[in-house]
Amino acid sequence: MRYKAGLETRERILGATRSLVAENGLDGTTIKAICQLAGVLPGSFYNLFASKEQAIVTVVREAIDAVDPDPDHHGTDTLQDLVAAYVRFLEESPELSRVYIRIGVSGAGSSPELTGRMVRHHQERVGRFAAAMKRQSPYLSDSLAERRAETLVLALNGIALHRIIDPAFDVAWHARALLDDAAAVS
Amino acid sequence: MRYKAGLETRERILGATRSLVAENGLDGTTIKAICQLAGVLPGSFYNLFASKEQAIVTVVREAIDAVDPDPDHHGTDTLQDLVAAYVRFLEESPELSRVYIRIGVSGAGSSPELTGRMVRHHQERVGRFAAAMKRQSPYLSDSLAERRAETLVLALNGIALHRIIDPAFDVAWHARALLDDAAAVS
DNA sequence: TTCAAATTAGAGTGGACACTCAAAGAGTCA
DNA sequence: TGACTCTTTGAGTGTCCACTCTAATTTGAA
Repeated sequence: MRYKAGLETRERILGATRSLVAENGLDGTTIKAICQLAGVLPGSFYNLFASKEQAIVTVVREAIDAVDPDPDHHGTDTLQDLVAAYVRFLEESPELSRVYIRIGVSGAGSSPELTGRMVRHHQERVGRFAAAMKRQSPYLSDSLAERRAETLVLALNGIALHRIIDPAFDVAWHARALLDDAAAVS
Repeated sequence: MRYKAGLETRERILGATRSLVAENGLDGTTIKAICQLAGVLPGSFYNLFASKEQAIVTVVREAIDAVDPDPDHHGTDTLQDLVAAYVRFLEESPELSRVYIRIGVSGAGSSPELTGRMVRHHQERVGRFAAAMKRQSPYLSDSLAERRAETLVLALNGIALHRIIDPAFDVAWHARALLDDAAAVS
């Protein structure tokens, strides 16, 4: 793949894959549907991607990376910053965030590649939340901060998940509620 | 279906369906696999169930009902009781709870029958949690209690969801952490 | 302009899927 | 026992899936 046309086609295919995974999930996304939406025939798809899974993995990786768009803040973010960034991601990138929730939160199911990436992502995320917590409450033990951070991250995921069922759901309000609860304790 | 043999076969099929949905999710559960696990041939399956979906809906309904095994407590349960009951369900009925989380929490995906049932279940559940909250904090406004209850229920779902990825995950600890946070605020 | 490489077209393949059906077998009554 | 219904058998059906292949077309560097 070196010509301009190929790169454009690749982007159209990834866009179609993104939409379809966001809408229908992993199993509901077929090559035929991707090709129709991208205006491409199967031959072109397989000229650019080795398999359906490769295209999907690319899109999911994209979504997982997008959750944390500015890793440079590492070490300075507050818990509020982290939660706000997540809410912003959910609200400003609806398609990517649906992909993230469907696959990153609910589980990849089959693909070990995705499962591994997902688990690592979760651990890193919990680590960042825990660090922010410790910065705010230095007397918290490491293990307690870690567990509280994990509770918060998973609760946020649960809230984000509900938006797939109810798109009108007020994610920001509920995220703030969680944050306030956590703050009240520490 | 009136003979004893048919009823037994029906139970074996539902058991197999339950295991497979818990393990592989909706799309990963095939008629062939159900029949093999149940020791039955496709003809027998379709003698007892009109479709694959019917068997799955039966199992999911079962799982949703099992989340709240004692509705007679209505009006007397505390928030602690409700959370404890959920944790007990997750720990004592691992298969059913995996079905519940996979379908009831993560979304039915295709079946409108399941989606409707799921949404109603969620609303009822939030209502019960909100009522318990108001009993504990009578000065809470209805709408605030409702929103806080929904936050709690969804956070619990997020935590339960993580058990599908990590079976060793300590659901009870994290559920308690959420509860303590909520209590600290009210 | 030439030409090899990249891209596209689109019919075709094999396999897995949900589901069907006719006939044989078993259960439950009188 | 006879007769009727329920249950099981297991090969078979059509559909949809991911993926392949060859030939035609387009690209862009020399």
